Amino acid sequence: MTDTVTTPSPSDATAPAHRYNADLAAVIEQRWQQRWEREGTFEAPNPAGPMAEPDKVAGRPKLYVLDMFPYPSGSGLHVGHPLGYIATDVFGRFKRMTGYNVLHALGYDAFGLPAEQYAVQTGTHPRVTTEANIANMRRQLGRLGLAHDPRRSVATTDLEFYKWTQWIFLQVYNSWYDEALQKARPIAELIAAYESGDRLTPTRAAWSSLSQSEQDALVDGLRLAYISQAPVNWCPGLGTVLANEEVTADGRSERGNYPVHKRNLRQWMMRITAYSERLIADLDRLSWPEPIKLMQRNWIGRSEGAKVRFALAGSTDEVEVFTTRPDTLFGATYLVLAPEHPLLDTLVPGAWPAADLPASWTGGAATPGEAVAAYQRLASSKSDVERQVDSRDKTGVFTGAYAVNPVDGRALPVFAADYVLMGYGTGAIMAVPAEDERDYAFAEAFSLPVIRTVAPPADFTGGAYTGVGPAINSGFLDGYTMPETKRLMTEWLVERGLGEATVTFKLRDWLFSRQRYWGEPFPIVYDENNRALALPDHMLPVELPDVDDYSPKTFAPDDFTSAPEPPLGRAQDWVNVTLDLGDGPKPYRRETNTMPQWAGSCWYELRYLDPTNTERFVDADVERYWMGPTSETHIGGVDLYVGGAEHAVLHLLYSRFWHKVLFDLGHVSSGEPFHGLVNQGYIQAAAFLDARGIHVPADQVEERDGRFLYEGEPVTREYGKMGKSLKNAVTPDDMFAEYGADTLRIYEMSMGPLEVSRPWETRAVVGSYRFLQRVWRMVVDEETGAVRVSDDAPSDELNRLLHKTIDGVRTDFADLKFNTSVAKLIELTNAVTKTGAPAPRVVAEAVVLMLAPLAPHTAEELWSRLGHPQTLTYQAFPVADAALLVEDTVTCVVQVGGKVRDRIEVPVGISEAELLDLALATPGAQRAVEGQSIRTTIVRPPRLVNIVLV
RNA sequence: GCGAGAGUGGCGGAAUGGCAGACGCGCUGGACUUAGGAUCCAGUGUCUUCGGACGUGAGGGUUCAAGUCCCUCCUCUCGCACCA
Repeated sequence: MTDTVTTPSPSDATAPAHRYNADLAAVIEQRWQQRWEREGTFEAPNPAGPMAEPDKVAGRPKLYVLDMFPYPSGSGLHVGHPLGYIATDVFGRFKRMTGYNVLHALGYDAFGLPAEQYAVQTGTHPRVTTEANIANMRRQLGRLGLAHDPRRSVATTDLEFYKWTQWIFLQVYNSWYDEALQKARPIAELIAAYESGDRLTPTRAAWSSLSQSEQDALVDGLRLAYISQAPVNWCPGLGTVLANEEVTADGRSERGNYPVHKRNLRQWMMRITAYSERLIADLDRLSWPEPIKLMQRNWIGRSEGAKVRFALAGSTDEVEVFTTRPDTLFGATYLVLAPEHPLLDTLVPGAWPAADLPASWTGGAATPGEAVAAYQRLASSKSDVERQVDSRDKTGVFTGAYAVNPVDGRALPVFAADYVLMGYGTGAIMAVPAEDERDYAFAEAFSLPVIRTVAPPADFTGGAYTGVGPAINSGFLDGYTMPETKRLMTEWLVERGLGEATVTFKLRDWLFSRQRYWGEPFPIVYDENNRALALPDHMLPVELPDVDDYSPKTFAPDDFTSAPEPPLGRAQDWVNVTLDLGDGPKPYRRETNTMPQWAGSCWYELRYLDPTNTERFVDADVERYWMGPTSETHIGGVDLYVGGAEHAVLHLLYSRFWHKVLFDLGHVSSGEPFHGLVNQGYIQAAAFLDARGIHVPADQVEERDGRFLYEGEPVTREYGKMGKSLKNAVTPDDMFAEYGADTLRIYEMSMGPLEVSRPWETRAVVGSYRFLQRVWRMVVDEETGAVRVSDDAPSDELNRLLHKTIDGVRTDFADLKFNTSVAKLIELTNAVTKTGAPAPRVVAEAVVLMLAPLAPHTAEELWSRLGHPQTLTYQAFPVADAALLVEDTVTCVVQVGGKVRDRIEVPVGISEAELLDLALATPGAQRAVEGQSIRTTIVRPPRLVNIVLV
């Protein structure tokens, strides 16, 4: 393709001296960026604190517009990265011109795997590479002229930032979730309740009678941040454990694509599950795209159902199952426990209950104990990938035990099978093959009975029937509908103490520790008894120590016997400390895990508000001003948050959780972090593959007669995300050199709707460039550089178009429809050009002001040349004259049989009868009707007449 | 398999149920030029007997009127994937 960037030809002898080109754009852009910085043009006033400017806050509406902040990666930006930043900038600039106090800033998400991996690759300390990367990104983004408040650009790696990340961690750690009040409360209140007896210990023993470790165990078991020994995602290739959200569906790490295996490890967890109900319910109060809400709902996975307890034959033990279909209890023909279910240790009898059991049930083992143990070994050896591949083939083994169906006393064989997951519900199910496809498949494989309890429709062909229908074979439930049977059966169970209605969630607690160097240290130490202790606030921050060897300890990707080794464990001088935690100086060991990258991004939007505050993470008044609820029904949060959809169940879920904890503890007034959300699309680009299927540099591919050639050889085209791996990246620096930043901004905004992904095409950028050249020429004489607008009033026609454009552009900006706003401005500019006369000043000034959010440097320059010394940042955006939006005459379409046959210019106030007469008389209508009889006419004055023939 | 979204010229894309293709790229022709890969102007859905006919993934339907609403199907993208 001829996407190669060519150098402009400023030395062109014949080009006018004052034409708008890349060189002139560069001069203008630099001039205005320096002036904006010098004058602090985009510094947003706070209502309180060091950035307080009460007189600027008073009487103005506010807008908090936010971008998902970037990782400062080493490879620099391509033109896809700034799409969202430009969009929020245009919106923010527009809102400033309509009187809003706008907060817009950009920081850096600088901890985490990418930064660390880059540092390891280059053999340089992550702090050095991170700072260099941030500097490079600041330079690239700086050239775009984004209207950010530079004072608020924080990085998560700043000591003054992660001090507060650690502080928030301690807030979470020192909290528990009060189920009765449905909110987080300080741990101190829990202990006080135990001490006073207001809250009973599980064993009903007096609090004071418990030992220190018993008290710790009880309290730690309720903390919102806690240490657990549980199966977690261990990734030897990365040398760290990962959260569920960071593992792909085929059991690999999202970063690096290494295999991940479940392993029992001692790790920090966050009790996000406590908030499941509120995280689902409050989605309804957010202005988010429905697909993202749906993804969160699905991820949290709320299911209403019942717990049912089955007695085990010949035992006092019972099996508790969760089911969403208590109505089908009469159809339960067996039970299944997950292979990891603890009851398997006790319920398995010493011998098979019968001699003639099928081999599929026993697995050929001599005793149930052997059979179950063998199956457990098999199941635990399976990786998630294998479990995935085998997902349709049902495997399992009979435990030798029987349970009793409480509704009719039937004996139900109890199986262990890996299609039941320990982590969901109770890790045990009642199997109803007639009404569940998985149970049906298992029943087929193990020759288990099928009892239908829901009458299927006549055309039903067999297998499991999961639809609705009247109950059959169900004793006292027969004939009732499904909702009724669910309710009646649950009531029946509750009356007999056999079960109760319950709600279950798919969401699991959040694995919060990583075996990495480049992250926030935990503000936790361990005493000689290995008791975890939170550091007091005044000991924060716990500074990340400088070490020589910061690389992670990684292993062969499939070496699942390996165990994580945090790099900080090697910094023994740092790990072993003597501290006075209130009872005199004592030796302690520091926690050597670090926090995941998500930690900083869980609250950075709060720090932008008050970045220099040393007393609090954010001043309460400042937070309330920018993010507080604006009405009874408004829950609060950032007004507009723009970023990619890939964070739907990661960052956007974690940050909601932290924010709700802060809200419960009274630290913020907003109940949600992000009230408005828009997902921008990705910029894709053509990539080219040679005969071997290897990507070749896209900028060196030529197009000839519809075929693509690289070094003379044919290559095939595909489309993908822009980037290094597809060798199709186009950098903003190239665009700055060729056209200037304003052209790039206009082009990115005009390509299509913000939410939609679209392919980049370098050769199309010139269209935006030409548009800016035309606007420039409208104000500046290309030959002399003199301003060439006239003081004449615009023609009536032009004036009407101007006001129509103002009206449309305003609406489009407000709705983030930047592509159509650009089109409208081009139309108006072309109309002015077409008159051939100098532009009337009122029109030129309005065009410049409307252009300002999109192409701020060019607009500022023209505004200044038009004689306005002040920046136009706070100049009022043009307002349409409503009187001019109503036209005197309009074009009326004359249809015959729904097809357009003619057009007539008519006054807007024309009557139905008059319009119909005019329409019938048109040549087009005459021709089309021609002797045929008219059945009816539809007249919609003044725009349409439809003549319907018989 | 389940869920969500999308299919409009050569390309990116516009169209409160009421003139399909705004605007841009590309292409064609012209102007200015030593030159054009600069800039400007004009044209550009397909077919046409110049009346018009056809045209928004396919097929039905509702309507005076459908890109838009309803039904069936096809294709693509994204998300989830034994969650009982």
